[in-house]
Amino acid sequence: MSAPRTPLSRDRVLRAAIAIADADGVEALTMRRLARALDAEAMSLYHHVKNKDDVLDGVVDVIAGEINAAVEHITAPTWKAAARERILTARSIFLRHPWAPAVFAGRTAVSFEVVRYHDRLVGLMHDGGFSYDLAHHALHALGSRALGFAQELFDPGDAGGNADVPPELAAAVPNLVGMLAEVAHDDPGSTLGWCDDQFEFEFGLDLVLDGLERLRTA
Amino acid sequence: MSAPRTPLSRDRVLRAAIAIADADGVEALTMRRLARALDAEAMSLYHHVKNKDDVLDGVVDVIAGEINAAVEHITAPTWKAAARERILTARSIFLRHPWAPAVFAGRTAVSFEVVRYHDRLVGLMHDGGFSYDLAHHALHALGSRALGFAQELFDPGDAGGNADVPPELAAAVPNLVGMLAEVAHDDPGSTLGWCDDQFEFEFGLDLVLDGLERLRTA
DNA sequence: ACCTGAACACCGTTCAAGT
DNA sequence: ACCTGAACACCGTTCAAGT
Repeated sequence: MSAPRTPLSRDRVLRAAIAIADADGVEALTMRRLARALDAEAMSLYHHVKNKDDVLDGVVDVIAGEINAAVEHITAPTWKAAARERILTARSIFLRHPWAPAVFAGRTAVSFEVVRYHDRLVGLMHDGGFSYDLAHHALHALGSRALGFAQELFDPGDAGGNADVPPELAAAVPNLVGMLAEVAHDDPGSTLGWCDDQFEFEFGLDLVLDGLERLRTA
Repeated sequence: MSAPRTPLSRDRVLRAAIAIADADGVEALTMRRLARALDAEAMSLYHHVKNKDDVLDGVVDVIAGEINAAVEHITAPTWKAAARERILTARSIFLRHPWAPAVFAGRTAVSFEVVRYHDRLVGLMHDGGFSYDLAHHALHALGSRALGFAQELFDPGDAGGNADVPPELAAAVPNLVGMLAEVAHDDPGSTLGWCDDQFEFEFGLDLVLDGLERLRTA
C-alpha cells in the first residue's frame, strides 16, 4: 500500500505552496498545511527551506520566473509597444495568482527573477533611446505597475456603488456621489462593478508610458 | 499605590496600537502587547474592538483622519498645485508611520476617512475642469500615490548598488549594471542610497499629474 | 458595564531521536 | 542524508466568572 513517495525538494515545496495559496488564499498557507499537501510532517520542510519567510521569498521567485518565461520572446516595433506587452503579459500571470501581489509587496529580500525582469525592461528602454538615468526614473515611476499590478487603496465602486449607502455618509462625500451619479447616468445598470480593472490598469499604464515617451523625445 | 487608571476606550486602544507600530514595527503589534501598553489584560480589549482586524481597520481610519486634518486648509491656484500639495502632505504623514502603507494596502474594509480623502481629491479635480469620468480614471491611475506612497517592488540601489555583487549575477543583469555604472560615473560616491525616495516619488507623481492635465485640456 | 483568569485551538520553530 | 514525534514559546480568541 505504501506508494513510493516522491522525495521532497525545495522546488516541490514551493510549487505546493503556490497551489495552496491559489486554492485557499495565502492565509491558508501554513507550514503544517504545506507538509500535509506533500504527505510529510511540518518539520521535514525545514530540510529544504530555511523557514516560512524563505518559502514566501521562494514563491515570489518562482512566479517571477514564470513571468520571465512568458515575456521572453516578446518583440515589438517600439520600446513602448514592447514594454506594454510585457507588462500586460505579467499582469495576466497575476490574474491566476490573485494573492501574489500582496506577497510581492510584502517581501524585503531581492528576488533574482524580479531583478532579471527589471533588467530586461531597462534594456528595452535603453535600446529605445532612453538614457540610463531616465530608465532609472521610469522604473520608480512605474513601481509595481512594471510587474503588472496596481495598488488600489480605494475602489469608488466599493464605496458608493451599492444602493444601500447611508444618507449621512452620502452627505459627507458629495463629490463621489456626484461622480457616481454621472457614471450611472451615462451607463445605467452599472452601479455594481462599474470599475473595469483591466481598462483602468491600461489607462494608468498608458498615462505613464506616454509621459515617459514624451520625456524621451524632449 | 494603585493609580486611578484611565478607562479603556476604542480611541485609546487605537492610539496605543499606532504607538507600538511606530516604536517596534507592525509585527510587534499583538493583542497581548497592546493590552500591556494600556496596563490591562488582552481580553479586556475585546470590549472596545471587535478583534485584531478591527484594530487594523481602526488604525487606518485614525491615520487617514490625521491626513485629512493636515490637508484640510490647503488652497492653491490650480487643481494640479492643490492636488500635488495635498498628496505630498499626506506623504509626510506616512514618513512618520513607515509601517502604515503595508497596513493600508492589506485592508479590505473601506475606511470612512480614506473615502473622504478621495472625495476631496475628486472635488478638487472637478472644480479644476475634470469631467467626473476623467476624475474617476485619475483616481485609479494615481492608485496609492493619491495617498502619498508608491509601491516599489524593486530598488535598483538595493540590487546592484553594493560593491559586492557577485560576478555571475552581474553577467545576468547587464542592463542594470550599465545603468548603475552610468549613474556612478555621473555622481561618484553615490553607490549606496543613490535613489532619492522623495525625488523619485515627485517624479512619478508629476508624470501622472501632467498626463492628467493634458487629458483635461484635450 | 467593564474587566479578567484560565483555557482552547492554532501558529512557527527547535531538538533529540530515529532510519 | 533525510525524516519525524514531542515539545516550546508564542498567537488570537472564547467562556465563565468576577467587580
